[in-house]
Amino acid sequence: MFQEVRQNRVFQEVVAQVEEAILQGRLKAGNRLPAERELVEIFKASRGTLREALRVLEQKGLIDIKTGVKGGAVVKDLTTRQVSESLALLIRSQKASLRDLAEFREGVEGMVAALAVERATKEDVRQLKSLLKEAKTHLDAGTEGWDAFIRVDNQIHMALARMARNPVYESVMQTVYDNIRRYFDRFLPRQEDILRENYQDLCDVIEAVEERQAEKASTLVQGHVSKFNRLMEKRAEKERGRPQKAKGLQKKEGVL
Amino acid sequence: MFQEVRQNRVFQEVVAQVEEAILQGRLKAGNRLPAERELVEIFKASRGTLREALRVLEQKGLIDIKTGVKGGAVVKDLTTRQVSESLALLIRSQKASLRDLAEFREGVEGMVAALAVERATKEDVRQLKSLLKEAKTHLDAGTEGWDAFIRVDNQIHMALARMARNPVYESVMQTVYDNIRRYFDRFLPRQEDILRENYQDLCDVIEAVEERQAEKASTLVQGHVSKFNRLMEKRAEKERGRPQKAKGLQKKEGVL
DNA sequence: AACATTATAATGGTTAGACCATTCCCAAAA
DNA sequence: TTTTGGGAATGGTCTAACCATTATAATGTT
Repeated sequence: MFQEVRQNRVFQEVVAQVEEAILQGRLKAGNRLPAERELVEIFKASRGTLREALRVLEQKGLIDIKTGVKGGAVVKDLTTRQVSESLALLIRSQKASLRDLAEFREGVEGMVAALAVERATKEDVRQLKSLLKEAKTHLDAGTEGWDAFIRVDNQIHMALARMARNPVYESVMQTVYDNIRRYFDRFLPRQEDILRENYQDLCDVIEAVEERQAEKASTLVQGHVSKFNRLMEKRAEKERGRPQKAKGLQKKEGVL
Repeated sequence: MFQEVRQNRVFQEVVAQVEEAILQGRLKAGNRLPAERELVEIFKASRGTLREALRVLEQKGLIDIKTGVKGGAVVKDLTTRQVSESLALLIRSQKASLRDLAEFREGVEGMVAALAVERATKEDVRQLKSLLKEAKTHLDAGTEGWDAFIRVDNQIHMALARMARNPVYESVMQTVYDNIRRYFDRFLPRQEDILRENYQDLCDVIEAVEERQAEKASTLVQGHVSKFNRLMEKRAEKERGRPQKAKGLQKKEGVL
C-alpha cells in the first residue's frame, strides 16, 4: 500500500538535485559541474559528502570525472552511458516512452512464453495452476483483492520467465516490470470486467503451456500484453489531455 | 584493439576486492562486512575513501547499509538486486552463461529486424548499404581488416536497432554487445571463410529490409546470429577442455 | 623564432580526527 | 512483568590539511 520512507542522507539530496537538473535538461551533455570546492559552498555540505554524491553520479553513468586543471565532472551523453544499467534513466529522461517499453515487453514476453512451453516441467505447470487459483480467489474477493490480483498476475508472468530457464530473460523482464510499476502504476487498469478478462487470458495461456503449444502460447501472451498496453496507453492519453497540477515552481537560481 | 587503462583510485581497488569476494562466493548474501572503522585497518585506507567505495557498492546493488548498532553493510542477494543494472554482474557471477546471453540476443535481434523493416526510411537503407560497402572493403584488406570488419558488422546490427525506432531495444542490444565483447571476445571467430559467410548473411538481411519483408529479415537475422553463436560456443567448449592456467593463488587470509 | 623545459595554479584524490544521529540491548525502575 | 533510560556500536557528517595530476604560462635553449 505505502512506500517505505528512507531517511534522506545529505549526499542523496545532492544526487537527486543534480540528477533532476540533468534529466530536465537544465544540465546538458558536455556541461561541466562546478569544482568540488565550489559545490561545497553551493550545497553547504562538506567535501567528503559532496564526493560521495559524485561517486554515485559517476557510478550511475551520469558524469565523468577527470583530474587536473580543466578537469572536473562533466555530464555524459545518454547514448554514451551504460544506459541499460537501468531503464529508469531512459524513461525519466523521456528518451523512452510507455509505448516503447510496452512494445519491448510484448516482444520479450512472446519469446519467453515459447521457451517456457518447451522447458516447463510438470511441477512448473502445477505451480502455474496454483497461482491461477490464487488469482481467482483474489478476483472473487471484490475491490479489496484487486491489487493482490495484479500482484499474482505479475507473479505468473515472472513464473513463465523462470520456466524459460534463462536468467537473462528473467532479469530483463524483472526490470521491465519494475519500471512499469515505478513510473506507470497509476495507469494500471483496475476495473472488474478488465481484470476478469485478464484472468481468462491467463487461463488460456497456461492451457497452451500444458498442451505444449509454443506458437499458441506465444501468440496468446502477446495478445494479452498488447491488450493491456492499449488500455494503459488510453489512460495515459486521458491524463495528458487533463494534466495534473504542477508539483512546484521551477527554481530561479540556475541549474543548481 | 586495446582497452583504455584507467588510473586506479584507491576506492576502486576496494570496490574491486569486495566485488570479487562477492562474485566468487567468498562473501555470500546476508554476510555482513566489517564496520567502517575496521575496514580502515584492513585496507589501510582512510574512512572517507572507504565510504566512497561503499557508496559505489551500494549503488551497484551489491550491498545494503543500515545505521545503528548491528547495522553496517550487508551483502544483498542477487535475486533481490536490480540485476539488469548490468548483465555483467549476471555473467560474472556465472548465473548467466554465453549460451543464455546468445539465446536472448537471437530473440531480440529477430524482433528488432522485423521492426526495422517496418520503420526504416530510404535514407536508413542507404546507410545500411554504405556500411555494407565499408565492411566489404575491410574484408578484402586481408587479416589486418578483420577486426575492423567485426566492428562494422556490429555497427550494422546496431543500425538496425536504431531503425526499430525504439530506444529500449537499442539500449538492450547495446548492453548485450558490450557484454559479449567484454567477456567472450576471445571466442569471436576470426577466419576468412567465416567472415565472408557473415558478410553474405548481412547482404541477404539488408536485401530483405529493402524489400520490406519483415518475416524474412527476422528469420535471416536469427539464423545469422544463431550460426555465430554456435561458432562461439564451439570455441568456448574447446577452451573448457583445455583450460587456461590459473591466474593466481587464493588468498589465505579470509575473504578480505 | 621555434622548440624544449620548468614553474604555477587549479582540480580531483587521500588522510586524520572529531563529533553527531540512529539503533540495539540490557539494566534499573515502576 | 513491563517500562524506561542509558551505554555502546555503527553509520553520517564536518573540518582542515596535504598529495597527485594536468593544462597553461613563464622561462630557458638552440
